[in-house]
Amino acid sequence: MARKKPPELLPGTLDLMILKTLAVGPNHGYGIARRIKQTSDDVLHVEEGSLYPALHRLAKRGCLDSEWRSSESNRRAKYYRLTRKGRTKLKAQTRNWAQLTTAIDKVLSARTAGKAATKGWA
Amino acid sequence: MARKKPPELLPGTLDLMILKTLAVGPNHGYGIARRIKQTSDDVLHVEEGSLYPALHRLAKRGCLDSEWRSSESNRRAKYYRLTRKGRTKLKAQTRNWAQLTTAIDKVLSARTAGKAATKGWA
DNA sequence: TCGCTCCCCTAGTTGTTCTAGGGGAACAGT
DNA sequence: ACTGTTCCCCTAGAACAACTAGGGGAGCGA
Repeated sequence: MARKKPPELLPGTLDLMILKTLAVGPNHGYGIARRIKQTSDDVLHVEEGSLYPALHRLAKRGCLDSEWRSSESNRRAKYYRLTRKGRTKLKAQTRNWAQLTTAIDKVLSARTAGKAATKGWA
Repeated sequence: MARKKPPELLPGTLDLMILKTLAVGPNHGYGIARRIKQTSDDVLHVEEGSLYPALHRLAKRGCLDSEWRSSESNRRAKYYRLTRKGRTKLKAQTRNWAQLTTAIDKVLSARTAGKAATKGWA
């Protein structure tokens, strides 16, 4: 039996996670992924194949600055930092997230029909 | 000034919205879209170009049954209904949604550095 | 008859995420 | 000195969901 594991990231939320993580302070890619994993209690797993393209996208759009530095464990690392635009985007995305989840939760909390109601075509 | 409107749907949640809406009772595509819009207080807008492919996907995977009937306004309509598999999937997706949003909210509620901390590369 | 609402559909584009690789350099252990 | 592990970067292509931009048809009210 092949069990399908659920996605470990909600599509469309990666940018928000990255921006928020960088709002805590500058960080490099690997560190961002680790931090997201940590603060989500090991629920969110960011694949490198998603992470780096996302970082490049955000940088290209002017939301991030980057600089090569040496990491705390003495390794070559590219540190990212929020720009003003990035901070603006973070705010917008955060608002949007709240709005959407509220809306979705409304739909999800609608009363469900009893079992009988789904048995026939009524 | 071209104002970019935020997405009116969170990617990856459409299936869940559809399944939940059908748990209330059988319905046709157009009606499903209308109901999602209603119960979300006009925040969620399901485009027909997203809706119908999604319905076909779900039906193909055995989550939905369908039947041509006449709608309440006397029009030809394809009614969909949850199958047992669909109900199972709804439960799983609902759980998954709760888990992911909880995780994301944890990340979002992490303490943010003051403005000074993002000014330099420290 | 005209316009509007209801209702269905799909081809092709776009965008994001993941898979599946590719590196290199530091460090700990043997 | 070598080996394995961790840390750190990257990309091409596949997969897939959502949207754009169309295409219908049929009922209904004016």
